[in-house]
Amino acid sequence: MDDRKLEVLRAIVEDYVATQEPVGSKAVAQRHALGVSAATVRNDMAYLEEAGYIQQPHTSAGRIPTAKGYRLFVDRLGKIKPLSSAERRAVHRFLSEAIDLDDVVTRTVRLLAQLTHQVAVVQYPSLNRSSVRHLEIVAVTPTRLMIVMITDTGRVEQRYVEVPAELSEENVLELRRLANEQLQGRALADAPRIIANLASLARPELRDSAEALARVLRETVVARTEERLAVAGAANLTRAGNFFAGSMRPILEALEEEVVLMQLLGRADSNALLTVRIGDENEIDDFRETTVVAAGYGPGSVVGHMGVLGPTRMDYPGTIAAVRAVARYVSEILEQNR
Amino acid sequence: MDDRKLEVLRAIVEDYVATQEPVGSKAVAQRHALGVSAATVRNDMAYLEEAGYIQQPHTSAGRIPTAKGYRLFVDRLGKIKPLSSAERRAVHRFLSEAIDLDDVVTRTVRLLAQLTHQVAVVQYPSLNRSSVRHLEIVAVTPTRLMIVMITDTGRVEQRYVEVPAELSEENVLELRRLANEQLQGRALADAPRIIANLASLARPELRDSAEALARVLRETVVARTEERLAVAGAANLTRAGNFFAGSMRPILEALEEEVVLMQLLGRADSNALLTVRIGDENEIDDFRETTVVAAGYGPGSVVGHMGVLGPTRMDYPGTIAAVRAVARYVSEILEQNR
DNA sequence: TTTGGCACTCCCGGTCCGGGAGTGCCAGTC
DNA sequence: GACTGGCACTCCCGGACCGGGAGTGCCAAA
Repeated sequence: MDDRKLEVLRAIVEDYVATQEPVGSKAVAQRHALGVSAATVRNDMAYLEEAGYIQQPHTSAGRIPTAKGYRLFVDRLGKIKPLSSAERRAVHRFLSEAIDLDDVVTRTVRLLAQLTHQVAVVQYPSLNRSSVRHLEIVAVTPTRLMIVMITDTGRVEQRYVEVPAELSEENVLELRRLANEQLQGRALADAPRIIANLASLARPELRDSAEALARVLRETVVARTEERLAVAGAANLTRAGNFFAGSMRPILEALEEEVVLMQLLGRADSNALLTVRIGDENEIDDFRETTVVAAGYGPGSVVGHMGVLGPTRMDYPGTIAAVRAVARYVSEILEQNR
Repeated sequence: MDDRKLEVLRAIVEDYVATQEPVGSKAVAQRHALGVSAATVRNDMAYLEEAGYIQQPHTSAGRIPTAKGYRLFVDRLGKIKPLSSAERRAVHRFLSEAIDLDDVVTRTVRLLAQLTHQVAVVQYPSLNRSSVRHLEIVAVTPTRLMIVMITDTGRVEQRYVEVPAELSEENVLELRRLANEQLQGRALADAPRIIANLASLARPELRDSAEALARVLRETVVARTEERLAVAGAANLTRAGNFFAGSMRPILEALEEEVVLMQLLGRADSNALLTVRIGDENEIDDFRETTVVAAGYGPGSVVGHMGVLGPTRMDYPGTIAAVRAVARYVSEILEQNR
């Protein structure tokens, strides 16, 4: 594969993304000073089509990139264009004004949508990748406790527990001490087995209450494997040429389905800093025309993912730069708050 | 205005909603046993058009209802058709499985979207219509407190406070006692002035801490006038004939704008149990083709609103019944949890 | 007041057609 | 051997045209 052929591919991708229209040999030859004539470009295009990087919507039309073409573009041709320093500053300022984790997530997702002009999705720090910073237990009524768990990522979960017998103030403190002693600083992934023998460590008269407490903790920590997600920028789906009405529906539906979104953002095991999944590389049928750019974030290790979702014909260099930059800033912020 | 003319209007509304197509005199005469001929119906239609209840998309087409026509239909013609008992049971079961307020709201909004096939919006119980059930203050570090406020509607808000000096455990308890003494059971709407002289009631050495506490409470309670909202069913916007791609964009945008949604759900002062705002009755330009059916909910008094949002050509009797029923069930649930 | 009849209007879908953009191929040139 | 200009060909696209159909408004008669 010739250098010039790559240049032709780049020209096609860039022009097509910019204009949303099939691009012909003449346009390529003229606008991208390749120093060759349209006829030569035509030969290269025939080659690229043969190799599966571009295709013709119909005979005697220009060419548009295939998923394979975009893939090559992303891997070898797209030089990521960093955010302007004005953008950087704006991102930084906007995110650093956040007052708590909810606020960080909300701001992040809006920011991503605005920067990329696509639909943005941000996963809250996953519980099973966080550890316990603090566990608070307070009696709301004598037989009803409220448990508040704060994780090292700033996420706060609260639940109620009904305990079988009235608890004195001292006993509540005792339970709290016990639970914190066992759980503080521990990864939530390890929590289940710690919780399992929590009750056995309690004084006999507190056994039943500790048992109830352990049950609720287990529910909160283990059974609650669902992830929380924030979405913004759905209106960007209607941008000119992004999607036609028919193909929008499954995407709008997916945006309300936690399971699908998590699958798109990236399976837990992926360790790559940033992944781009183009068209059918997302193994979901309705997303054959959709690209997902996703990144992990977190203080040190990855605790969650964020990303944007748009038509395969998107501005890859810009989108990738934006997602990467935002993920970094958010990680920094979480780091500071730790 | 003749009885039969009203029947003709009803027929037009019902047929148009069902078929999404302008309805002609012949169809009305045939399908709705009015006992008169098409020519007679034509005369009535001419009258209804003159009076502004229906209109012709173009000469020699059938008629479609105007906003004014829908209004008359809703006010005088639409007999609300109650949910089937199967639906009632399903609603009841689904909602009663909710484990906390978040869950109630999430389930409610999904349920509404599914029952009505429209976009559903549910406002979390408004803070300034709730009262304080309990206020918890715990020291996370010696100079950092976490405040957890639980309202009578089950909503939980938490915030951190940095206090100027280290606080002993007793002092924390003292602050907590003081805050609860003053605020418990009080309406949050009254809270600002109570908070204002909270510090003056504290013992001298706690003044500064109480001051900081008061400041955060004020922020949480007063400045945080934003409302939380949940949205579901955006994909319903793409239903055949609901909206064309062009008119969808402003609606999708509005769904992410708290201010606009609140305006649509109904201003705080409206005391009506259920309101239907048709087309330009919503005073927002982008919603001239949109109807909002909204209801207040709450244990006893209204603490929040919920509603659905769809094209003016919607199934009014069904939608109204669904919104009303769901609002009632949710109110019941909040009542039970109080 | 209602009805049947009738002329009229206008949309809709189909067909036809010419212009334009783009291609593939070929023969010629450097 | 690679590149280029020329040329015939293909196919989309938008506009014009047209006939059928649905619906209307009006009128005269019951």
